[in-house]
Amino acid sequence: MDGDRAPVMADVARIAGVSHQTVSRVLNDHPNVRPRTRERVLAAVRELGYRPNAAARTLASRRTRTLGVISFNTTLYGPACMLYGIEQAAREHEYSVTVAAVGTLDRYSVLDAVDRLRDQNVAGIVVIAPQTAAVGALANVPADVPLVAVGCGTHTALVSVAVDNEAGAELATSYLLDLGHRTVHHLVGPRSWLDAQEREAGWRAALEKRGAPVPDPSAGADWTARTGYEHGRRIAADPEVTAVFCANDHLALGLLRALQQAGRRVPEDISVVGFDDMPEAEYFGPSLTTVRQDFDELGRRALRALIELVGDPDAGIPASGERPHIVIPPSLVVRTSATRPRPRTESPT
Amino acid sequence: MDGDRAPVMADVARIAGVSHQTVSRVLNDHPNVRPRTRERVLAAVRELGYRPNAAARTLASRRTRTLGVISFNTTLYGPACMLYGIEQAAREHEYSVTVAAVGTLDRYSVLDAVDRLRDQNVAGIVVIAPQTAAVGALANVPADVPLVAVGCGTHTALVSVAVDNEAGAELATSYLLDLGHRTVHHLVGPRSWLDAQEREAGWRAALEKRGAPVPDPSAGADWTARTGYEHGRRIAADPEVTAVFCANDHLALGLLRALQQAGRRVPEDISVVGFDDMPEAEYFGPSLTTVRQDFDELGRRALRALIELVGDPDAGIPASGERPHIVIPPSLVVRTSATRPRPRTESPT
DNA sequence: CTGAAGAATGTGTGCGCTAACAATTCGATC
DNA sequence: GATCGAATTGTTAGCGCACACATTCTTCAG
Repeated sequence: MDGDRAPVMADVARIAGVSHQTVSRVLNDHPNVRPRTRERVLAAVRELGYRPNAAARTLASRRTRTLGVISFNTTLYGPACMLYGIEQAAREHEYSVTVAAVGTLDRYSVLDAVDRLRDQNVAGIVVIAPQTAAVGALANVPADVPLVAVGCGTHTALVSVAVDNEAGAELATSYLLDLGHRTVHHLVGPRSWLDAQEREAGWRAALEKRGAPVPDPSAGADWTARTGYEHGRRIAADPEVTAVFCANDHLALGLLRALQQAGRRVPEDISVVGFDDMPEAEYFGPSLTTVRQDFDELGRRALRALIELVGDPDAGIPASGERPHIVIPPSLVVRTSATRPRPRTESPT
Repeated sequence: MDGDRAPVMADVARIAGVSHQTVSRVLNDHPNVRPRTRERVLAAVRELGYRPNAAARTLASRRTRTLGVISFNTTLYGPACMLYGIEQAAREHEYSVTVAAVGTLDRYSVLDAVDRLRDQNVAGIVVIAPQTAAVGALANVPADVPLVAVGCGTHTALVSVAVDNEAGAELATSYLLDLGHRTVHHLVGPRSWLDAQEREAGWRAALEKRGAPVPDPSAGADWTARTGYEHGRRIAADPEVTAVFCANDHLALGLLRALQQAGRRVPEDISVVGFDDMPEAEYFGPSLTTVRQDFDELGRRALRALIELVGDPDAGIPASGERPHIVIPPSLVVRTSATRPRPRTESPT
């Protein structure tokens, strides 16, 4: 007596008095099953507590209901949120997701992650790939696995979902300009990131559009508060600066701190605007005016795009060679870290 | 001519001039394969770019090399880090991880997540389950799938890995007491979380051990800065308070902000200590003295524990019924948000 | 040189399921 | 009531691999 092995399809079939194929049909929502038969099968399924074997299913059908997510450092707020959004959406569509984190977004790591995921027979992959190198690498992956990039800028050759970084940066910069600042300085994110590049471009565009002088931006090596702090010390020492747009909120936090330590008041002496609207931004000192991007939504949209691709592999590859880009507009969240500049004290010329 | 179907084991076998079984042996590192044969097989594998089919492997062996992670809100810093640590460690052990995020940690959601993962044939599950209800639910899952809980307190019936919350809280509280504060107030985390409960207990123990009065703690509804801020306004209004230990850094951030708005200086008027040491903590205003827990390491350790369980299912279940708990000691990171209390101004009695 | 132990390899089978096709049943039509 | 077509169900083959076992090849003691 083997007894309590997990029930298989044949067991269900026996109990329901049908063939295993009919059971399969019921389970896969095939048409042409008489309602009464369906009922009997479902009853048997319940009675036995039968659960289909995913491996057998994949083996036979050559399809899985699992999706892969490649992510760089899921520890950052943005990626973490997107991952969350993706998982949620996947669940709604009855997909499960397996993640492959990569330490660095270089060509090799990314390709390796793709391989690991393909070994799992994932039906498709979402890449949270904000760096230039990663996007380049992605062009090399065989086309047999649908791929969607998220948060990777809008200029890639892939199906992509991204927030409109340039628009967001323009929003922030124009806001500061409208407040009366002669110009706006910019604390750039790491330039290897598309987001950083695009935000810088948006900032520059906004300045030029208004004929405002374009100061040399200072570029950070990473997105951390530490880096923001280091650059902040320099910025604090420059009396010309009255407004700074930071490429993200962490950078802004570091900047805020440096400014405060240098005795420069925000927003009275210097206005600061960030980017991301992380949950803590509201509680910085002072609360941070920033550009909000809806990471969650980004993740969800990316997943939806992927599912469409999975269902119809050609959807992403129109004859023209162009790929659809979904762009989500960011919005400005006004809080208290930016205000009108003080009237300039006339300096003797 | 089918041509370019992905190569299968039989193809490799043919090229190498051996049987498919020998190929299997080579691929699975079985003993008793002559080195030269192994070489030939590996060469064939390379030549063909052969990649084993995971589904077939699972089906035939009834084992997978994928692990499940159940996590509540991977958006929080802690869970996100642990997830990252887990994924890293899993990769090192050649496991892949699929995640199941749950919106709430109630019994039903957790059990559902377990089911979803079991449907994937995961070899084992790590639960990032910091809430009481979750741990309770976990007791109900069939023992056929190894389970490790992480960051779930140290008092569960499961194999678990956790930071020593009580010790951490004592560390923080004693530090403040040593600084000369008459007592230490506590901003408790949501009480449905084990971590919150344990930190509160540690705080209380430290106070009692020193014979310090134990003020009524204020309990937050969640871990957010917003909540910290709300409680902070009340705390700011209480002139008796000279030191506050917050159950985590986010709460501390909110508190800091409320204090600042109320015109109370930190640390001169009030000392604040947090818990977690999130990356931003150093850049709060002022930089936050806090209890550091190594989430990454927590994740890694959890995974290692799980792998041991997977290898030897009985390892976690000694006859006594006791389960091994791995406890990681936290450490105090001293920065500038806490200092000695000002000499009390003699108030007329 | 023989034989046995053990190393190295091959053969057959089934994991649990889906897909193609075959067979049956059911209705409705003439 | 015979006939045809569609709806419904069953049958037969694998999917690609690992496991149990059978077989062959080595090696070395006697």
